[in-house]
Amino acid sequence: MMFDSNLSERKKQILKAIIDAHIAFGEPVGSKYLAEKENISCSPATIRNEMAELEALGYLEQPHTSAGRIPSELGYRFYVDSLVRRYTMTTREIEEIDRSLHKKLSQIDQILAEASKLASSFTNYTGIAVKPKTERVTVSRFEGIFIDEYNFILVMIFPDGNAKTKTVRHQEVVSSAELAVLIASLNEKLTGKSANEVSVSAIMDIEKRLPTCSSIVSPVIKTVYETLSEIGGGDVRIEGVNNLLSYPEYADVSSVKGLIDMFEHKDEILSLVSSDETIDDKVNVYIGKENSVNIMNNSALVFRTIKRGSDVVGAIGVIGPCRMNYSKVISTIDRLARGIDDMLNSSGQDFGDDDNDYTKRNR
Amino acid sequence: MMFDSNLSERKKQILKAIIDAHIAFGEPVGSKYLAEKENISCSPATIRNEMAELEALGYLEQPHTSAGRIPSELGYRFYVDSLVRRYTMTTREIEEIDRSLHKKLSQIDQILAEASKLASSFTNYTGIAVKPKTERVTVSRFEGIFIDEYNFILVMIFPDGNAKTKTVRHQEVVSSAELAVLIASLNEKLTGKSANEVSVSAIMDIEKRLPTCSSIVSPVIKTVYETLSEIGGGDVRIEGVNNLLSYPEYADVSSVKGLIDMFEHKDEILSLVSSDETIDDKVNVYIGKENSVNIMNNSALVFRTIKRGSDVVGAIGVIGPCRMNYSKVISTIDRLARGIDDMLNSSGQDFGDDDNDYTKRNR
DNA sequence: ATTAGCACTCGGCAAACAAGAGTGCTAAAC
DNA sequence: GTTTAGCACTCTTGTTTGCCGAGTGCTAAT
Repeated sequence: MMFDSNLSERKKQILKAIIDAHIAFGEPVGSKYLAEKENISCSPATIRNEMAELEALGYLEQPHTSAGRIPSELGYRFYVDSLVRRYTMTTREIEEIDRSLHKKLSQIDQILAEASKLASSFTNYTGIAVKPKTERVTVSRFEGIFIDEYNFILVMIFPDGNAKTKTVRHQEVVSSAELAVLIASLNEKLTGKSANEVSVSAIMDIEKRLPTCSSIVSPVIKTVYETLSEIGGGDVRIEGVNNLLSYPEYADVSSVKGLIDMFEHKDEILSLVSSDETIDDKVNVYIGKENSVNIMNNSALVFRTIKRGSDVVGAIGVIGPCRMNYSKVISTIDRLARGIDDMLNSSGQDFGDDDNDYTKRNR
Repeated sequence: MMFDSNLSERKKQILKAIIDAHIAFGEPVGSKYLAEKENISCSPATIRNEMAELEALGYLEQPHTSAGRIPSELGYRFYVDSLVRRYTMTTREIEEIDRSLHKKLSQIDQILAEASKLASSFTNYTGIAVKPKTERVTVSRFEGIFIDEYNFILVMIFPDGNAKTKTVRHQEVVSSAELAVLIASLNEKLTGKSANEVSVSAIMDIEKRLPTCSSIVSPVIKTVYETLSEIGGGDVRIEGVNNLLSYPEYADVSSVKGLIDMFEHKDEILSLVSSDETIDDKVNVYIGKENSVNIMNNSALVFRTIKRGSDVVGAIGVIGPCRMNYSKVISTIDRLARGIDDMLNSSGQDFGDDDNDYTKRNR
């Protein structure tokens, strides 16, 4: 990725200055400004020459003849890859992130929901949190709670220790003993099986064991099936879209429309974030049309995956204009994601005592 | 509410024609158009006179001299209250709503989530679904599922038959027998109590019964407490905002911004929908600034509450421009809400058999 | 290789103008 | 007295015109 060999030191300096200025002010930057404000030791004319070459190389572009230059997507890419210096967070910022993370969060879903809010509020862009699709979801144990003859609660416990309940109401009388048989059968036949591994013969077996109320078996199985697919399905949370509206790149309605479309086409973000190109344990940056999915027309996506053990269980990140404060965003997302990683991989959400050992891991 | 006495028949006819035309085309409507296209049997000049009077009465307004007239909020209000004829849905539309409602929906949360999508897609405006705050949430029964010495699952069953689980991980060893004691104690001390009725003495009582692992009691109670507040908390779902962006009233970014603010200020919608002014069993229409909350600047809110028995458990509706097809929207929301009402109040979500008895009730 | 100077280009802005739509008013017709 | 025709008036919208300024590219001098 480090292809800085082509560019002279001065070109790099100028490119960086242009991008910095453009990120700061959002407007095309001209040679005169660079010569005066940024400390570049040569005249506007020289800078112009360099800029022309940078444009020929594809790092810059001109909105029109006589405006300054703005970075191209390739320019941003180069900037992110080799020029951007890691933003050093103030201790206040670090503390704030740590504190926010320390709120009690039990389920992965809640963590993600909260994470997208955090990502949004810390960066002032739009935060996203993703739970990817996982094909193989299985129940590790079933439990049944008898309510009355017409109602019981089916509890499904998953390998990660989380659980999900479904209330089952039925027409037929089911005794407490029959419920126990049903649950035992489910445990015997369905544990460890994913949604599409449930065989018809297994269902028929269970029905045989419940001669008096065999008709409830198939709806129960159906419920299990639905729950498995539900859990396995991906989910995307988007928070703080209104943050983006303050940025001039989203000033016209059509771009806003594209933005709002994200809400309805969460799938695309899902597939993007969980695609093969994504690198774990590292902040990924997609700029503009780089990604295969083209919802992001003028936008960039910065995210990092979240792992429990070696499984990717989610991702958090932000969406914003290409002209984004990459330095700060990357640092923030990195810290947030690592914090969550470590929370998940520590002993769990133990109550009460305020351990913060997740700051110890990695770096 | 029926204050049509003031207005002559012809004025009403003209007012209705203006609003209809404005709803259809979104532009100010002039006297010439009315005389030609709508069948009003008098000349443009006469219509102009009538329009001037309607404006004086506050039902119409002029964006500027020499544009047509547009309805004022009062005009819309009058229209909705007395002029609008109930849109008669085609059998196809009715069937579609019924079919959509008939998908398996178990939890109230899921119903609402789905309902907002339906409301949005049927009306082409933005759908909202609200679960109001309920102060008194209680657990009717606790169950514990033993996983291992350091983990168990706490199941809380609510009076409506739904359940919620929380995985509790702890440092101390808790045996299966101790868990049973804990659960029995919870059932004895906490059932029927709402979040702020949990007394310290009850907690201490429970701790006494578990001499070997008393330290897990308080975190468990905390979990219960949090779950109760979580369930009791309101929730607002908004779906299909991008529908609105096609309408010219949301053409400039500032209005869109107000729209997006709804996402972050769901509380206000919540309080609006669950306010005292809201009438059950009837479609409520708030136009423009009528409501106390002023998030809706140029927008109207149409919704109806959803009841289980005599309790209001939610509301669904749509948000759109004041210039809204009230006729169709009101009918759609009414049918949707009644459908949901009846689903909730029927025998429950019985599996398999495709009863549609909820169409029988009311009307 | 760098820089100063200058002509050139193009977007943005404002003023000027024409067209069109719709009204309000007055006077005539029913 | 109510309705209608006619006309002047107002105000928005779209188009044209011209000008300003910012920034470039090129050439020639350093």
